[in-house]
Amino acid sequence: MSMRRTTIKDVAEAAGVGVATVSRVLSGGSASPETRERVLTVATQLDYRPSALGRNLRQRRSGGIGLLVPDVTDSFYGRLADGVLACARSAGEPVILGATGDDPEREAEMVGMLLEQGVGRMIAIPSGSGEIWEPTLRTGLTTVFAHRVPAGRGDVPAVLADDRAGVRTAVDYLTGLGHRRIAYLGGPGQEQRVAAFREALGPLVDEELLVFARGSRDSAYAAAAGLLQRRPDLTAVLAGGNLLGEAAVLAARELDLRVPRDLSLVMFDDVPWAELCAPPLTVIAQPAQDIGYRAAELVLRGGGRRPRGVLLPTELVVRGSCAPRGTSRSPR
Amino acid sequence: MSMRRTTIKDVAEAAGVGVATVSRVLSGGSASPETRERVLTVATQLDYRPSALGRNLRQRRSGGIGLLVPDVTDSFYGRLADGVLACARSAGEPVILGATGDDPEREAEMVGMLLEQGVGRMIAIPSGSGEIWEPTLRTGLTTVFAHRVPAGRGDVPAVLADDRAGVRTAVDYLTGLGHRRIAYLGGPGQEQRVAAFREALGPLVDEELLVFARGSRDSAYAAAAGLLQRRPDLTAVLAGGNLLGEAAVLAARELDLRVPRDLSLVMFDDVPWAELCAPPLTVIAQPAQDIGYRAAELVLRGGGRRPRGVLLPTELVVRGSCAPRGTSRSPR
DNA sequence: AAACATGATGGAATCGTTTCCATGAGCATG
DNA sequence: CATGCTCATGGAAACGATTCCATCATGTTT
Repeated sequence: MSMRRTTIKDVAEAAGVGVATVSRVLSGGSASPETRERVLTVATQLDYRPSALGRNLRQRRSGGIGLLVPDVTDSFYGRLADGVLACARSAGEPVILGATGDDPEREAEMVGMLLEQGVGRMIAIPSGSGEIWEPTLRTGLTTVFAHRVPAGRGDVPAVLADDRAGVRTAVDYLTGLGHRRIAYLGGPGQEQRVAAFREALGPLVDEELLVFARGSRDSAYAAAAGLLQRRPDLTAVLAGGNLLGEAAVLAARELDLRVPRDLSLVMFDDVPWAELCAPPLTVIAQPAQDIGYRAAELVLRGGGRRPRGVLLPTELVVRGSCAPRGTSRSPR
Repeated sequence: MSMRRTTIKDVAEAAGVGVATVSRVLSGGSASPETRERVLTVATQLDYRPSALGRNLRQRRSGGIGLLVPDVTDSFYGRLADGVLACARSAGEPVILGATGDDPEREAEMVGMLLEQGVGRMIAIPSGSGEIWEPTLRTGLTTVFAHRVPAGRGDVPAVLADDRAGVRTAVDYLTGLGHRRIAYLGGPGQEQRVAAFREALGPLVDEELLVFARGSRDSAYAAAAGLLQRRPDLTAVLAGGNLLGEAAVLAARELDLRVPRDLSLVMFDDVPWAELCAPPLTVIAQPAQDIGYRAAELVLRGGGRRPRGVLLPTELVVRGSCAPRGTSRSPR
């Protein structure tokens, strides 16, 4: 019943050559044309597939790519993962996926698992801060960060969207519409964006209008609702991710705030439903798929030191969720 | 610089025992209490992690789970994958992810890759039909299907949502509202649902109102727009997936059909944005995450033959996208 | 013609684990 | 006291590939 896999030895015997020769032929080494031909035909006849297990053990590294994202459920990370998969497929490499939930502890656990698997390359959207990553980066695990970098480390290979420019554009757009009290609704690990927000807003920045949620939907909703209730005077919100944007829309609706009449809203990340929403959401589009693809490229071809990161452009897509500041919101 | 990994041999030497003993202790075999203790302390001191490479090679199977989904970008599959990841994590098993794009060829390619990796278990949302899977199932690759089964095979282990009941409920709901010309907008591999749709609608079924798209957004939109233009007399649509639902909303909007006044819409799969849509979408909720989790459970504990599948309940969530049949739509 | 360079080839070592088997100690039973 | 049984233990053989190295045949140079 359970046929043994055909091994390289079987091929060697059937072709009347040594295993070394088979290996050489199959990995493009030197061999005389006739043996090459013979080995190749025999190999296809026997439907031989080299076992990655054997190879990896010998070369002391598994070819695969580890991919660590906070949450596969989030459309942004889904698209990013899709990009990674596309590139990995074209390179014939398997991708091992792990969800960290933006929890440094789980993240460390997953890294450990990858190490145990002998994975030599990894793409991560880091949640933990710099020190946590320090040991990992020394392990020989070639790592490329995507979407953000560990706090306090700028010198690591990374593929990022140009958050700074995105935030600046959005803020300029809102201030151009007359808004002055603009809130930022952020998620975990968005130091970059917050800094850019502060910078773009300059003297107008109000610390109380910077609020942060953890990764979950509930947390996002709580943060959004809290913000809107606490500060009825704000007239615009910049949501730092599609979960946050969703939460903002929901919270606004719950509080009977009309978008965009009572509240203007810009959301980071363009998702398909942004167009279906009422009103359609103005967003800062990020090339999620490209981020993943480029990160995979980097980590694959990345044997040659090229730590300098990649910065991909963002784009403000104006739809219907922003309006000029009208009469200020009436306190409830 | 590049320190060699600590191997079982190192531990054995440091503890003054043989490698066999270390292996035994670490995998719960028999050993005297004092040696056990000694080995354990030494192992933690040296921060020893057994290499999965060596183990897998020896045992001729890699522990991991292969997961094949049509499209990670689709929220439904994202949630499903999340469920799989959750279960796999609790079992300490890595998950290798592949996107098939609902293309049997790519699917076969990915299966080949998994085999090459020595993966012994896999969860798949199949696109190809039964015969294509025949050889794979014989390979010793323990397979559990999720969300749907290969066409023409009912006898395989699978975790499914109760599509039949879901469709029936939705159709009853629509006919109860007075609708008679109801369309089904389907995706790849939905024979089950179509059959249920036919059955539920009985004599009312109109073959021209059954249209199918391939997996992509574009294809979905084309199918939806085509349907609505071709048959201005239909009053309700059942969309067989969130991509299709999205397309239906978009197409209706483009053709100036008001939902639900001119067109009632029910969508398979509850997604977060269904609530944000204008109007909020009435949906058939499926426990995507559970499907993934249960499938993972099945494929892990699944050594003991238990081919019988699992059927999980669906639920009709009534929101605002359906209305009683009013005056029939006026031809454009 | 002798010496040498070249290139194809196969044997054997290696990677890190598990597992089979033999060994020897300790102890009970005849 | 001899025999047999149980148990902990370590040596060594797998697993399936890659790769070093020695071998041998061929063709080239002096």
